[in-house]
Amino acid sequence: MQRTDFGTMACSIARTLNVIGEPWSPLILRDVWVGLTRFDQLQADLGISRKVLTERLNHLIDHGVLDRRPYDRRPRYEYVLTEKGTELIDLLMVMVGWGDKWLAGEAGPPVLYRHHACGEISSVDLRCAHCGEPMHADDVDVMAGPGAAV
Amino acid sequence: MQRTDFGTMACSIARTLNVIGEPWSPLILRDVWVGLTRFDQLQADLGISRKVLTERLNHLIDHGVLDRRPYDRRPRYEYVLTEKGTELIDLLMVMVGWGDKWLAGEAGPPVLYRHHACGEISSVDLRCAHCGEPMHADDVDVMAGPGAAV
DNA sequence: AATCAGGGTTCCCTCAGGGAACTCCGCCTG
DNA sequence: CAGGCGGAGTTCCCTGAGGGAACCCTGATT
Repeated sequence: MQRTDFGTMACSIARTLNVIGEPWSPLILRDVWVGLTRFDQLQADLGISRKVLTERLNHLIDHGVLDRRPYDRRPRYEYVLTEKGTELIDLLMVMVGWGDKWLAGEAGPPVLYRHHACGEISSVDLRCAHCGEPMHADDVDVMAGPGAAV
Repeated sequence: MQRTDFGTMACSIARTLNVIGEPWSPLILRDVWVGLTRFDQLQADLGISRKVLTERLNHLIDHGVLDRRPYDRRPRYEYVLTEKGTELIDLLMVMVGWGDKWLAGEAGPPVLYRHHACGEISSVDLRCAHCGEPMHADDVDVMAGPGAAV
């Protein structure tokens, strides 16, 4: 956990960081998403310390992003995304889009995504949920909302 | 910086985290985006340690996300988003969408975004860049790409 | 009974974050 | 022109989180 508490700030970015902002958390979600769901799989794939992995998994479970399920009569567990966690994958897909564009270099993107609806290799684009037109940094005005700090 | 180097992993998520994954970095980008562009403004608004703020700003500049510009003949500087940095705001907008939905609670979202194109208070939605249909966690197949690890 | 494998705990060490004080540099004011 | 000011860092110490390796527990399997 970061030393400063982001969860109490009147900012949805800070609050989201309070859930998945710690080092490793997004990578854990990525692995669970693509099917690495067990403790030792995660530990081996990420090279993360077992201690930190335990902490992160518990944190993500506490925040309702992951669910811990037994998959055997022995004490064996797998971690799965909740609905809340599945919607966080949006965030990862946008990170992939940015990383592919700005950081992939000569070799090209390490992973491709094929969209079921059209069958094409594609990437995400941000659209206004209201009118469907593109919605990026310069397309919006920022205004105080009902939950704003006093 | 996280102790483990994410920048060399064959994963655009890890590489993106290597640029903005440290604590505070996304909040610094948010502040710069909404117009808090000076050292003392950032320090006061975030409550971040001056030492860490210096480190973060230099890191973001090194990675081409921010630019440092003098705004006076005295040694005074402001930080502005590069094109690369501006495209990272997409990520923040998705974080806002998720945080507003899952973490805002009774009070409602702390900040609202009005879309220029339609004039409505809105939020972002992820669409396929190819066909324009929704594109979320369950709408894609993940496949190895050209830059995949051997 | 001994072994095995998954899923953690425990321990120690180092280094990053927090906080506060200090520095530097050019303008402004008396 | 000496002293003050304000922005922009830098330095110092202290605490606590991350890394690594070893250890433990539990329910099969042989």
